[in-house]
Amino acid sequence: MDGTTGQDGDIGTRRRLPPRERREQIVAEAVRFFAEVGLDGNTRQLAKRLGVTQSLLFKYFATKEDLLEAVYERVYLGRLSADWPTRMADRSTPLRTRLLEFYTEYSGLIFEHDWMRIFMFSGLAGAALNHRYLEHLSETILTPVLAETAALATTDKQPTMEDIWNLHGGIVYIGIRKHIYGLPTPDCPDAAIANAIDKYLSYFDIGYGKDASPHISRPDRPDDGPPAPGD
Amino acid sequence: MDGTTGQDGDIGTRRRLPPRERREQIVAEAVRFFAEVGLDGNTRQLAKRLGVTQSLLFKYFATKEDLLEAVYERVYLGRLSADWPTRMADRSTPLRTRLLEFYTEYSGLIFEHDWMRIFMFSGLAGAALNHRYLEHLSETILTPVLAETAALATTDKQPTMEDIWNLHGGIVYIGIRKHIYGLPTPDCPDAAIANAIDKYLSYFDIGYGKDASPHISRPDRPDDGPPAPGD
DNA sequence: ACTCCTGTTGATCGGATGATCTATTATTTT
DNA sequence: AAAATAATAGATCATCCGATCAACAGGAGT
Repeated sequence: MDGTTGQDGDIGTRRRLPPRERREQIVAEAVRFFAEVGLDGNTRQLAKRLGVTQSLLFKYFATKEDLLEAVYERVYLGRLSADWPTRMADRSTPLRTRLLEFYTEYSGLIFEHDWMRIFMFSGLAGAALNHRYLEHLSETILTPVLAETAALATTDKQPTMEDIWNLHGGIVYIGIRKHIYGLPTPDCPDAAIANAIDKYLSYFDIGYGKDASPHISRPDRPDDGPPAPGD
Repeated sequence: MDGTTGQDGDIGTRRRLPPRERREQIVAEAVRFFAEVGLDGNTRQLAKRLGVTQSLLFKYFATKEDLLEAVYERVYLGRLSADWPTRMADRSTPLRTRLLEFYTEYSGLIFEHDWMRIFMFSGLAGAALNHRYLEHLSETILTPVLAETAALATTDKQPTMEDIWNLHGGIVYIGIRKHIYGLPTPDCPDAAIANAIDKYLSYFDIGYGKDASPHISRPDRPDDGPPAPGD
């Protein structure tokens, strides 16, 4: 009997799933969906993508707002590693290396289509989570960067928070160009990030010589070298 | 008889307007409205803000899409002055001054609530105008900046387009922080802009000495001075 | 095989939304 | 005063969208 399995055309998709899996599946697809069409995307279209009925969504999320909350949490959570603040304050490593490591890792996490777009959508919508995220980023990462820069900068040219935001914005803008505006960007942003950091450090006359780094003589980057104004 | 004038409570607002003025009024309010609530804002709410009936909107715009097109045009048009490309290429003025003048004027034009938000909304929506605008900006402004920088930079450290985007993004990010994310920013961004430009120029070892500027000895900025590495 | 449990469906409701239409009122123009 | 035109009021249409609910179906346990 070939008709007993109820082959409705959904080949390979099980009908009945354990609630945990189904919820997971819904959130995962919702992230992709809302990232593409915006937070005003309708539940019917999302259900169609999932291959389930629209009413099923409301078995797992009481309201669409609840679903969006789950999407926010999924997207925002784990985007900021807990050990970054301590690593950024670790003066046994050159500041350039610390910045390079942070922004390389960070860009690897956030230069991603779904995150970038949902972050922007929620920012425009004035979502509380967006605001909290940026404040958290500012307090736990950017403020340490300011402190570290101030400790190494020449006394006559002290950095302000605006300088840190400028460094940060210049790097983040790569992701905005790519995922929000759909403009072409380098396949790997690492070189551009390194340039941005070197530009930043050179402005405050911070090179390798000023950093106490006995165990790291040069960064393991074979391409264009770091600025060494005092060299 | 006190009811002959039909005083419905709309004191000071004329009912009947010449079509040109009415259309103008609708577009102006639509810009503010859609900038606030997003492009999915509904026509009834917009009509209420205007103090007119919803059906009147469709006397002036056949569809909501037409209205949005008018909003786009209003917002995008005139945001890029025609003389900037030539001024940016004018080598009788120091590059720092040229950049300073451009970004001061440009930020004065774009660091504005409605523009920033509609630009971002339309960018996320993949509007063709958004893409065209950025390509135009890139071709007429950023490419000249690259050329001017390359002409003055030391031969061993040549700028790439990514460096220009980094400069641009770092500055534009000020407006994004303020109007998209609702974060606090300096009342006047000029100092931050000047810093960003100086950081950029210092990275390529460009100061005043390298620029042929006989008629301008110092910029008329009383605050912190420019970088002069070769001074 | 039978029942029980529950994940899933399909139909549907109430409200919102873009867009249209008619009749009426107000204002400008001739 | 009369004609022309803006705008209103208001109903209405078709559709879409979030949310609800009764009924179905498919797998696990006894």
